[in-house]
Amino acid sequence: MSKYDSLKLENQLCFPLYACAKEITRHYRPFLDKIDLTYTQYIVMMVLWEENEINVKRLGEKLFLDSGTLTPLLKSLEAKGYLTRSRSKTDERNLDVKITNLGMELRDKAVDIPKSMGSCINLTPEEAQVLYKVLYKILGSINN
Amino acid sequence: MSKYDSLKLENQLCFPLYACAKEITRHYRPFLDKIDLTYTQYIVMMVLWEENEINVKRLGEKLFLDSGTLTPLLKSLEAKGYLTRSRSKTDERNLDVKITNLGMELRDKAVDIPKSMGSCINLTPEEAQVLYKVLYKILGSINN
DNA sequence: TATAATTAAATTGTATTCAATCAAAGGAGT
DNA sequence: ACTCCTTTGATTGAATACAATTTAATTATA
Repeated sequence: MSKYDSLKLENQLCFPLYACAKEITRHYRPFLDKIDLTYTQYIVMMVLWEENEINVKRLGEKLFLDSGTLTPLLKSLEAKGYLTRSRSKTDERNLDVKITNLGMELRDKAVDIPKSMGSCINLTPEEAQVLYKVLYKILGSINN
Repeated sequence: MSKYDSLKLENQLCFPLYACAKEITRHYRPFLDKIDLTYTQYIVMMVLWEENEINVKRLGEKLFLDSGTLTPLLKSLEAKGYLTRSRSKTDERNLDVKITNLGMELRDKAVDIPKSMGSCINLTPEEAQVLYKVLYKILGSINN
């Protein structure tokens, strides 16, 4: 019972969150290596598999990433042939990112990854649901 | 209902975990700037405030960080005068990290940070507890 | 219309992260 | 002592992250 108790690692929520995120993305690596993607590249491709086309600003809002992270990453995915980058016709400030056929084909190679990862994390459906809900509550409330 | 549903961002647990961890550590920054620490430096100091002395291997196990991250970070904290680094007398492979008086004094400046951060995240005590429990369950099960 | 303000990406700089490799130290068995 | 193996940090390299600044395009306003 000291005034420093709140500074103990075990009394913090932030630390297990930080450690968990790192450990899980680290466990993605062997699976993602097989399709030559990093985790960040993978979540960008997930957006494109759903949307086909999106500009950098909206992509950044979806993924909580800024242009400093996305610009080089998108160039690298463009170099791999998975997407194209072009200025919007209607507003040249915007950069449109479009998935290519090659990028679309990658989805078939990625489709088993979520299940493989799920088996690494042994949560009950209830635990998974509660975790999901609380995380999105935090994401919703922390934003400003 | 497509076979690609599992690849949707909204159906993933990993993504909100990743985004949440990033957003929260980003919100630590203004508070940590005041005491000239980064988040990673902060969690290292939290360990030292509790333990006074620890070697790099054990520190890495506690924080889920390896020497590639810790070595330059510890050198930087040493340069700030918050800790000392010295080879163990009994086993020269080990590097002992010891907190200094200056490092100990920093704790008083950090003591209000957890409360400030807590007010940024509006979770009920029950939600916080469930989150805590599930995160440590994941950390315990994913390790090998 | 000319200027100011805003917006979107790109760039720059600092600090992580982690895999892979290296070097030094210690230990086991001969 | 000598050799093999393991352990511990340090180093290197690639990829994030994000703050701060810059540049170009667009919009708002006098």
